Amino acid sequence: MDERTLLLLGMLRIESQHGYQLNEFIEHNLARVTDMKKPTAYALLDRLEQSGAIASRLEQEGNRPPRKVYAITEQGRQLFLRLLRETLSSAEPYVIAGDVGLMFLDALPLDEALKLLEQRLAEVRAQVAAIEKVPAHHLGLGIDLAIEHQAVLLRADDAWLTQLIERLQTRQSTSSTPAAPSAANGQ
Amino acid sequence: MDERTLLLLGMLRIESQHGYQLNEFIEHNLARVTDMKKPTAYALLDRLEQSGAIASRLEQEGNRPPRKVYAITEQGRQLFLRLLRETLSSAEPYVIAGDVGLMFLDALPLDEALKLLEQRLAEVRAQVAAIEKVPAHHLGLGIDLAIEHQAVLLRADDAWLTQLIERLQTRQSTSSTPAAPSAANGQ
DNA sequence: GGGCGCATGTAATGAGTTACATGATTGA
DNA sequence: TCAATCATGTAACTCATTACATGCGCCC
Repeated sequence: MDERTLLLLGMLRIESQHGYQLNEFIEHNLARVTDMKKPTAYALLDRLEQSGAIASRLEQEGNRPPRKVYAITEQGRQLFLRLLRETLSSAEPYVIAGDVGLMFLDALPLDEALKLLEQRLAEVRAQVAAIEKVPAHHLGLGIDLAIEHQAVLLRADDAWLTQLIERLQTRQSTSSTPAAPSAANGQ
Repeated sequence: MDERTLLLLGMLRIESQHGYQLNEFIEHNLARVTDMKKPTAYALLDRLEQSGAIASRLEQEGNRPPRKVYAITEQGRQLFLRLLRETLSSAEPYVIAGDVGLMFLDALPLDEALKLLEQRLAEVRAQVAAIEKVPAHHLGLGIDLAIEHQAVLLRADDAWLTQLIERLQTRQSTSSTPAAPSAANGQ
């Protein structure tokens, strides 16, 4: 929740915007950084306004639906800075969804495990490729940094998975037992 | 939720256990792989039993509280395999909590940003160290694999953060403006 | 006798998602 | 005329967490 609040405040700090605008930007440019959905953003904006971190004024252009344009307040800036300092200074231990699967690799015959891991590898590579062809310097801000970070992790994942598949393949040619190597430590 | 179900089924596939036992093992050995809490596990076991994936029998030892020992059923094995194939073959794009902070690095004076990132780096390194001194081959299963994966990602994070701090430091000596480098792509 | 371990949960709460509602405008 | 875009939300639901309840046995 704090992350989402930080994101909204950070975006409003750069420029006053209405909810739709924020949501569009998030959906089109920040899908890799956050997975916040639209109603969540609207609800958060409401709460932030009630707590005084942001303030809204109604705006209307022609006969279009009225917009609620939010501006960050001084109080909001303080909150923003506090949240920013918190997130930057700490490293939440990440829990990777797919890791549970790895634990039970040996429940499948080796050749099937290999086939599945190769599918996973293909997806990881597709994600790397997708990131790499993003034009860079999206806007003045440090989005690039976040994207770069993602790319680094994805490449590490790629390398490890590739190596894991190789390890499993050598085992395939020697014996004919179920999967899971003896975990020769990475590095 | 699927991950948690997969985990419980996978553990029961190896050995019939009661809830307390499962929870203890998760808390002591799998904290890095999952963050499922006890009441969640109990509730999930309930639901799995109702759906027929597992079956329980009551057991009592002396005057201790009675235990509900769960065993996986044939139906549960099928479910387990389906979930396992799903997780192994796909790569969920991960959303890293701390990445939002990176986006707004330039909202802080460079020297403070550096100080905070160094704190983050220290935490990452502490996590790497903690992982590296885990004894390995926990049990017959592929936990080691999941741990190894974590270690690989953490080391990649370490390297990237270290490099980011360096990049920011050279910028510090040259100019005196706020943070955020031009994101020279990480290899 | 006081606290920890064993073993099960329940109740209240919260955060977030999905699916839906509304209603005008613009382009094919 | 039909669909998409603009712009705001609401309602129902799911998932998970936190805090609490219970009660016996064991060890210091």
